[in-house]
Amino acid sequence: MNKFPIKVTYGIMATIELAKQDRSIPLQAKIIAQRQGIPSRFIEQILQHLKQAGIIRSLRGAQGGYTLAQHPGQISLADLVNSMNGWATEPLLQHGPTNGHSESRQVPNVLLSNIWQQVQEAEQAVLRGISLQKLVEQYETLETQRCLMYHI
Amino acid sequence: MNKFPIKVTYGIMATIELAKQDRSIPLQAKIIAQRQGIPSRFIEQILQHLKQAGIIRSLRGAQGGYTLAQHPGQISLADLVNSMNGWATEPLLQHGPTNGHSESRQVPNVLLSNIWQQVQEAEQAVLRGISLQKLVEQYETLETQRCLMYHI
DNA sequence: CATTATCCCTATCGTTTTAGTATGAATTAA
DNA sequence: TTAATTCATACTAAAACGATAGGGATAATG
Repeated sequence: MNKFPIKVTYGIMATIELAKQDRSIPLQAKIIAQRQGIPSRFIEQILQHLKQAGIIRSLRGAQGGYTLAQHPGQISLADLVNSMNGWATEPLLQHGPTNGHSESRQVPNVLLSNIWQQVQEAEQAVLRGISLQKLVEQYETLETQRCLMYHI
Repeated sequence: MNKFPIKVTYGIMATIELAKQDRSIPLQAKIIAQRQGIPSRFIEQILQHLKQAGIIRSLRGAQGGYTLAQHPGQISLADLVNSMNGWATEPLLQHGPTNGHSESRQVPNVLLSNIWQQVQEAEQAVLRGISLQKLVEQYETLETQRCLMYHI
């Protein structure tokens, strides 16, 4: 099962919609939301983060919307996932009163942060290996299959 | 930084304590909790899951406690992490009223669950490559270094 | 055989994160 | 000038996370 956070899933589906679109014609958030069944005010926020990451561009005002900033072959899934993780409102980490355990947990943290990094790197390697273009191809194959289903 | 869930971190540190212990003498949850600065009622829950997974054994009653079920060289970090993920109280997934979006989200889910699996497998591969024994060695090196720090 | 130490089971609780809604200002094509 | 759109920010409900609480089951020990 797909256990990516829903905002990651939505972000990926939104960029797939943009990739299917003529890049000279901006696509509105509302349309993306309709096509993918995503709450439209929610996809707007996600699109902001994709924009901050330089993956998409926006045009404001009437007839505005979003376009891909790069060719789908140049965008990796790592780019997409990374742009949507760590957007959470940073709670400005409190370096509050030392509680007596902070020392005893330094050793575990050093020990495990090294391993955590290895895990992260392995994940990134997988995601870097998948381009948006490839994803669009797979998506269209699936859509075709789904349509054929209705003819059985 | 170490971003493993705290229960995973605690579980790993607990098994390290058990690995440092003579396997013929059971170690109590309370002692593990003291040595690692973990709430003792919390580590008890974690130890239950390690037991269910067959990684540790328990002895009830006075002078009871926990021992490793296998040699530290035979236990991988994947074993530990997997025994502690997915223990969360399953919210009995509601297959409630089809809300009109369930169909439109099948294609995204098929598309991304495949990728999610690749990511998971990459993570597992890293974790399978690290044994508890190796972890204990690294831990003891770190402890030694920390002690030397006080002599500066 | 009573006491005490320990594991074991389940429920509850406070905080943080996630997922989503709400309100409205800023911008721009028509 | 109006309508359509992005952009910014605040708020909210529900789930997950990180514990804490109470008490039952089991077994060593005196």
